[in-house]
Amino acid sequence: MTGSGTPGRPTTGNVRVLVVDDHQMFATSLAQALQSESDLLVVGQGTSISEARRLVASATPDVVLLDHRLPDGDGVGAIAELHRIRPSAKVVVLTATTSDRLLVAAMEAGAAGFIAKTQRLDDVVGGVRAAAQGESVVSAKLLARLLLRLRRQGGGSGAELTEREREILDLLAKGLSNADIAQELTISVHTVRNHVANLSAKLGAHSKLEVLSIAVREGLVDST
Amino acid sequence: MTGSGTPGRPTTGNVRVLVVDDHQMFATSLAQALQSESDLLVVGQGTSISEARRLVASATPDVVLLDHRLPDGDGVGAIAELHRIRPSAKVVVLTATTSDRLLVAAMEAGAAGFIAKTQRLDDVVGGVRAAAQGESVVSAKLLARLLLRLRRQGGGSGAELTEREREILDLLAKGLSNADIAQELTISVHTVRNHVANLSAKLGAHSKLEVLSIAVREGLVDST
DNA sequence: ACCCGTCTGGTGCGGGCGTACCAGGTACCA
DNA sequence: TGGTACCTGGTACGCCCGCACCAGACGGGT
Repeated sequence: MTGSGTPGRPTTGNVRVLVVDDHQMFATSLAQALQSESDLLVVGQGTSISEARRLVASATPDVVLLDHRLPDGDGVGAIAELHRIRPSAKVVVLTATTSDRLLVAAMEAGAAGFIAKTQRLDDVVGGVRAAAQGESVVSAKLLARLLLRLRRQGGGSGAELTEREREILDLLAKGLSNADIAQELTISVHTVRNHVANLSAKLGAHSKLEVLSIAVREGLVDST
Repeated sequence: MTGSGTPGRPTTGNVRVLVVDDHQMFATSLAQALQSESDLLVVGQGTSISEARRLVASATPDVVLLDHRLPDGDGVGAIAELHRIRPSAKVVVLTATTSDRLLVAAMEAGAAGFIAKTQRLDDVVGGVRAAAQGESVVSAKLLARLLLRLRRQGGGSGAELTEREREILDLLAKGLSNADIAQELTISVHTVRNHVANLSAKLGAHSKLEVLSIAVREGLVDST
C-alpha cells in the first residue's frame, strides 16, 4: 500500500478487513464486532475459498481473516494464491484446532498470523492491527509449544505429507479399507499399504485408526 | 433484525440471552451482535458446561444458545441438567456439524431449537425470539433431511449409544487398539470386541476405522 | 416370576492389517 | 551423471481384527 492511494500515513488509516469463515453466523458476528472498532473497516465477508478469491480482488482488503477449514478446500493452502492475487494483503489464519503442524504450514505458506478461535475477541482485533503494520501474530502459548517441539525433534518437524499421501488420508478418513482405497485409486493394495505405513511413520501413529485420530485432531482432513 | 416482515409480536420485555461456546471469540462476537438487537439482552457468556451451569442459575436467561461441542462435555448432554437448574430457560443448540443423529438427540433432550453454524446470523436472532415464545426452531433443510431419513429407515434411527459404548468410542477416537481399551477399562478384549461390534452395527459401519469416521463426521466424539 | 437390555466373558475361524525389507521406474536437481 | 524423493509393486510373517454364535450376571420393568 505504499503510495497506492494512501500516501505515507504514519500508522492509522482505516484498516480494510475481509472475514472468511464457513460458519456464516460467525463471519457475520465477527464482522459486526470488528466494525465497531473505529480504526477497522470490514470490506467484505465470505464462506469459501472461491469467495475469498473474488473478494480479495474486488474489496482490496489490507488484512484477510481466513478460517482454516473451508468447504471448498484448505484455507492454509489458499494463502499463496491470495497473495498472488493481492500481494499487499496480510493473511491471518483463524483455526478451531490448534496444531503445531498446522501452525508451521500456515507460517510457511506466508501467513502473517495464526490465532486460535478459543482466544479472546481482543486478540483478533490486536492481531488485525499488528498484521496491518507488517508484524507477525502468533499466540504466545502456541509459539512456546512449537519451540518446545522443534527443540525436541531437532527442527525435523518437516513431516510434510506428499500429495498421494494426503489423497490416501482423505479416503482413509471416509472409512475405506486398504482394498477399497486401492480400487478407488486403481493401484495395488501393496502400494496403499506402503503409503499408509509412511503416513503412520510421519504422524507417529501405529495403526490406521491412530492415523485417522491424529489427522482429525490436527485438522489434516475434513471432518465434515 | 431488518425490521421488514417481522410480524407484530407483543414485545412484552427484553429476551434475556446466554451465549455458551468454547470458541470465546465466537461467543463474544455473537453476544455483541445479539446485543445490537433492541429486544434482546445478552446477560452472560461462557465457554464451558460448568460456566453454563453457573450462569443459567445466576444470570436467569430466558434463552440459552448452547454449542454442541464443549471442552468439558457434550452440550446436548447438558440440556436436561440446565433445565433442572432453570426450567423456564429454553435451550437452542448451535452446532458446526449437522448430523441427523445429533438433531434427534438434541430434540429428545428437550432442546427448543437446533441451528447449524453455517446458517445466517438472522436465523439465530429469529431462533432466539421464537424460542422465547415457546416455539421450536429447526432449520427447514435439516428437518427435510431428517424426515427423509426417518421415512427411509422406518424410524429405526434410534441408534442411541449406551454409556459404555460411548466410553469405548472415546478411547477408540484416541487411536487405541482393542487390547489398549481392554487394559484401560480393565475388562477382557472379548468384551471390547463385542462393544465395538455393537457400535459398528448401530452406526452402520463395517470396521473400527469406519466407526471412527462416522463418529467424527456426526460429532459424537471430541475431535480436539 | 419373567423378560429384556446391558455388560461381561468365551471359542473358533478367516481375512485384513502392520511390519520389514526388497526393487524398478520416474522426475528433479546438483 | 549421480543422488534423492516419490510412486509403484512385490514377498513373507505374525498378529489383530471382524464375524458368528455362544452364555452367565445384573438391573429394571410388567
